Amino acid sequence: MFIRIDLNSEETLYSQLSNQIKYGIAKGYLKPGEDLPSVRGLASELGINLHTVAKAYNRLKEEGIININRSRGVKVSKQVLTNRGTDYETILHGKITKLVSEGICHGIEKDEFMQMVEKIFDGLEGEQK
Amino acid sequence: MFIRIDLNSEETLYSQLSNQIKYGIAKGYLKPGEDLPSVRGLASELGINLHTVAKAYNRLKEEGIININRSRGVKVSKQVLTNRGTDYETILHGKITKLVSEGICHGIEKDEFMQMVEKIFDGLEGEQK
DNA sequence: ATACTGTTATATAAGTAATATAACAAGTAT
DNA sequence: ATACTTGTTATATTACTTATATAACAGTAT
Repeated sequence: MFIRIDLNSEETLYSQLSNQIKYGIAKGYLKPGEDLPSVRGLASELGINLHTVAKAYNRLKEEGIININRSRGVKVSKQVLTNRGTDYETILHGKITKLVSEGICHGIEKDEFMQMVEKIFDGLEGEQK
Repeated sequence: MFIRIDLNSEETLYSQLSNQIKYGIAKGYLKPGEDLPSVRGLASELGINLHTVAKAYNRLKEEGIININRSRGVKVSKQVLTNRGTDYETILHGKITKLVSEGICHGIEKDEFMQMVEKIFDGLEGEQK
């Protein structure tokens, strides 16, 4: 697994986990339909509690990014990367607005921000397939 | 004041507050050097506790966005919009990476994302001066 | 003096995060 | 059939965060 947990981070463990799984999917480390480790498996691999993993998985499920089946386990959604939630644009708009506002407060200019976004996209989107 | 607090939001009150102040600065509602309301004043205007406002203000101070003076009150930093913290790019890079990863998982494409960022920037940056 | 600033100190209530155990229900493997 | 694996549910505990409430303090104005 590519996941690394930082016990000293401000970010909660389950949030680190779900964010890194999103990153893994975007980067292509995890393909649509692919299996994810069991809650117990991943928990023991990372040295954390199974409920913490379960919580991360359930957040991702609510976002439609993974599917959980009581006895078949956890898989990356087959529709991930193509199917978008109905109101995700609104959510994303709010999140970008926050980030751009903060950036402006720190003297980041539009061109710089856009170049950063472009670079990050190129670093991720290439690798999928 | 342009600030609106949502008591039912997932986001904490002090986080809503500091984010909306960042937005206000980016949008030009608040100019560099301008006074912000006193902790008691803003707290009573919003119907929340003065310590909650103080916490939001202190986060913004740690980010270098505002200045707090024990008896002169709170002002928007004069260097805001121009002076950037040393390692802010790194922080921003991480935040954008998270957001782009999530976007990709929801089927958002690069062009769409970039257009969203551009529109948001244009909606904010114009109004300052 | 009075009134205003942010700050500090204390206390309390409610919620969240993370852990630990144990048991359950449904499928798979041998 | 038995054993094992899956996520889920339940209970409990510890620690931390959020938000509130009062009160007092230390400057700085008028």
